[in-house]
Amino acid sequence: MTAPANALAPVKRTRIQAANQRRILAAALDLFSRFGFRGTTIDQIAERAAMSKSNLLYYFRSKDEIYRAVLQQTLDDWLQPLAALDPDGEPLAEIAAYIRRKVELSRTAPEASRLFATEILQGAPEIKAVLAGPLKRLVDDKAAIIRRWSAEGRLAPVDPHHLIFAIWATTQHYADFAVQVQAVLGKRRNGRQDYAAAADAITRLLIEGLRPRP
Amino acid sequence: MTAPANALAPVKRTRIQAANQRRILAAALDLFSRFGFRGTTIDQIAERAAMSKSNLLYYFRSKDEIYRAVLQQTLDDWLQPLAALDPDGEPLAEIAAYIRRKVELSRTAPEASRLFATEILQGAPEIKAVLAGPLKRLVDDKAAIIRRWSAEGRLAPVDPHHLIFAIWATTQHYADFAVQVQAVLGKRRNGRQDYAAAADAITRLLIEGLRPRP
Amino acid sequence: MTAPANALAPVKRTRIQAANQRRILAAALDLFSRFGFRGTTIDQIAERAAMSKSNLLYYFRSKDEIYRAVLQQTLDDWLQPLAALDPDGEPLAEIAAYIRRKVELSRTAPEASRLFATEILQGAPEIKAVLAGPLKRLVDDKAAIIRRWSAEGRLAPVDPHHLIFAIWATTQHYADFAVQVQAVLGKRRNGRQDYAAAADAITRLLIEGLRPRP
Amino acid sequence: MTAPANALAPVKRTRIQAANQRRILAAALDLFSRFGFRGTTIDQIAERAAMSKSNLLYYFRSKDEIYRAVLQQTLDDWLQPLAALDPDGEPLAEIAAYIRRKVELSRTAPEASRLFATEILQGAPEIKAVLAGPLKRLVDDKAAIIRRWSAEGRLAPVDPHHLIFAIWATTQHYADFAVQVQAVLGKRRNGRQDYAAAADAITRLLIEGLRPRP
DNA sequence: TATGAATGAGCGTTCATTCAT
DNA sequence: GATGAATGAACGCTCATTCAT
Repeated sequence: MTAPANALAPVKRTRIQAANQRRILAAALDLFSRFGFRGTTIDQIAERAAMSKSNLLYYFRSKDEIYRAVLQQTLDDWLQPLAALDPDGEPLAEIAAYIRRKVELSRTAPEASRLFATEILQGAPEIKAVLAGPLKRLVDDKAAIIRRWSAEGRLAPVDPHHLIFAIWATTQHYADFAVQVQAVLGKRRNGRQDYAAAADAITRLLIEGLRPRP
Repeated sequence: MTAPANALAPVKRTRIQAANQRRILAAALDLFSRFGFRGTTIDQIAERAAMSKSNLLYYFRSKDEIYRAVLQQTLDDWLQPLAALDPDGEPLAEIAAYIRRKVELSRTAPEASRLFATEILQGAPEIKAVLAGPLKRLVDDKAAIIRRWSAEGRLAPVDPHHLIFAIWATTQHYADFAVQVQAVLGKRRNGRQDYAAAADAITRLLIEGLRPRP
Repeated sequence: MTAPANALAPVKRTRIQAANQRRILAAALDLFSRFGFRGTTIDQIAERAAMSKSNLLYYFRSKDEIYRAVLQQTLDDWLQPLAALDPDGEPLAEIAAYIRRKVELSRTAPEASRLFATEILQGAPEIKAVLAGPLKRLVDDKAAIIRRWSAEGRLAPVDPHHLIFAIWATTQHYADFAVQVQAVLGKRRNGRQDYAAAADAITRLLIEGLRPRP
Repeated sequence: MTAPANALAPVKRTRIQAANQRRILAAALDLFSRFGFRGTTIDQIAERAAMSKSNLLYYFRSKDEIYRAVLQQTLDDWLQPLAALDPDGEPLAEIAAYIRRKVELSRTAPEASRLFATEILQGAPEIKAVLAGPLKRLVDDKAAIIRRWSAEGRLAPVDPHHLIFAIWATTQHYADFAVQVQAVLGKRRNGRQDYAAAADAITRLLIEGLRPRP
């Protein structure tokens, strides 16, 4: 056996291999994010990636391996908006920009959001370590910044962790619960301006509670 | 068919039937809310309800029927907090109370929250009609109240639908994404005071953005 | 256990018992003749007999027992037409009358015909003994009569067994293969005159081959 | 689905596929013809075809698909004898030859006969369309020929449809009701000469009724 | 690289039957 | 006499995975 598969660090040898892996992961992301792990079959992924099931299993030894690879691949996108929070920026502007980035991500990459939502809802069996490790460190890091901003009087006093949770929740809501949002708003699908309105509303709601008081 | 099963209108005839149906629905809620419809097997439900699979299927004719019964049974709890928003109350106090009720529900009935979260994440195949019907009507109704409050100058101008989404998102977050919250906060589990802190933070954040400005 | 069930010799104790047994057997005949043994469920029989499955199983201990009782009950009707062949009658008239009786039975009791057809097609697991015993004796008996008629010059020489088979086949065809007959004739269902035409055609076809030649 | 299965148009790609499909269909014909659709299990077919149930389902997606494939495959054999009736031949000789072909088929392919018998007995759920379509057209076609023969005085006046039914019934009887024939004749099994005797008797019986009269 | 062939475990469901009342 | 409750075996089918080429 000389299979190339090592999903968590996908060594892309040839052009074909790289392309196939990309197609598999794209198909898998789409399906896993819509139907969950159990609700998705290898056959479906293979069909959507336009290759035979056997060939797919040549690249990834198991369904689980595909799933982990998809999670891994999506993780960076998911963490980036928070990571970009600039400690040297203007607090309110920084937070507003963070909200904007998150809403934008919900619009352009809702599958990623749903993938993690599903994973976490089910107890995060695969990424609990990531949550307690890298994610916690990142959040703690940014929380310290926010706390400093409050201490400096540039931000109203606020529990930074709960603030971050609030931003996550409100922004990801438009990706994870899209069908509910659409149903309640009476729309077929949410367009670009709907997300703009959402970003606007969220920002206005949260920013007032953060504005430093005299 | 001699089976008594008719879950959506659970006419509980005998003691035994009532007890068994309750046990089944409790077990099913627990499992469906964690693993979703596809991720849960009848065997698991039966085992958790401490009865044979055959006996379970004597009470509910199919997995789908159990699922719908669980959804149905949970729906009222889920809608109640918003329904209780009093049009004659003091706006800010009403909204703060609504937030408190929702956080409380996340604490006491996280499975219900996760059940709907999972269902909606996967496209709400079973309750799309409820979302577009009863739920939309309820939300539209309450949105009108909020809009009136704004018009009367008792509340800052705000898009009422997005406000409701924000409240849903922030409060349900503590049920749906509990493991993430715990991981980031570095806790084993969230206690009563954690939820109190959450309610506090959410209220403070949102209420400022809603306070009528001179 | 004091169940009354003894299907092969159904002792009818009370009025209710007799009526229930009759209803069960009627329902079972209808269903077994249409869907076969495997294709019929106890639930269906019970529903059609308008009683609970449990109650049905109070009268007949098993599905098999019902089946045997139905066969037993139908057997006499099935054998009667041949038994009525009169050795002292006029040969051609006797045979014509036999054909008429069989066609009439196909019209009025097609279920019985189909029930035996199905049973025999599947190798007659339940009534092989009847075929090789009582039926064979009856046929041999009547065959001797026919053979005598031929010897006396009152009937063309003919193999009496094959003659009897031919009569069975042609007459029962209209019960057993009714849907095919209807499809080929382009009719929804066969009426009384269709059976009359069939009896006529069969008689004419066979009788000429039986008419004694000078 | 990567499966090759498409039984109704069995494109036999590889050697292995062709061989396996043949084995499956042979096993299925044997079992379906004896026990009907409901009375046959996939497990039985698989065992008789000497392969695992899973592998069988790799070639045919469902039990129904196997059944339809078997019917389809058998249909031509079943229709051929009548189709071969030559409008330009000598009427009595043609009909005698038709009888001979049908009896021969009952001898060499009794499973095919029983398969259709079972299917039709149970209401022809799968092939009703064939009966009302292709079969009806074929029969009507040949009936017209027979009617012409009668009109030309080369055949006694006879209802051609009922004549065809009579031939079907008498000849197929020896396949469909073989166990009864054997039981009544007191034989273990029917040999070649038994079928010859049957063909002889049937021909003699019917042909006299068809001989044109002066 | 890629595919076809094969398998075993498991899933949702049906159904005959048993048990208790 | 009659019913409700319960069960185990089996059935059709799905699906992840392995093997051979």
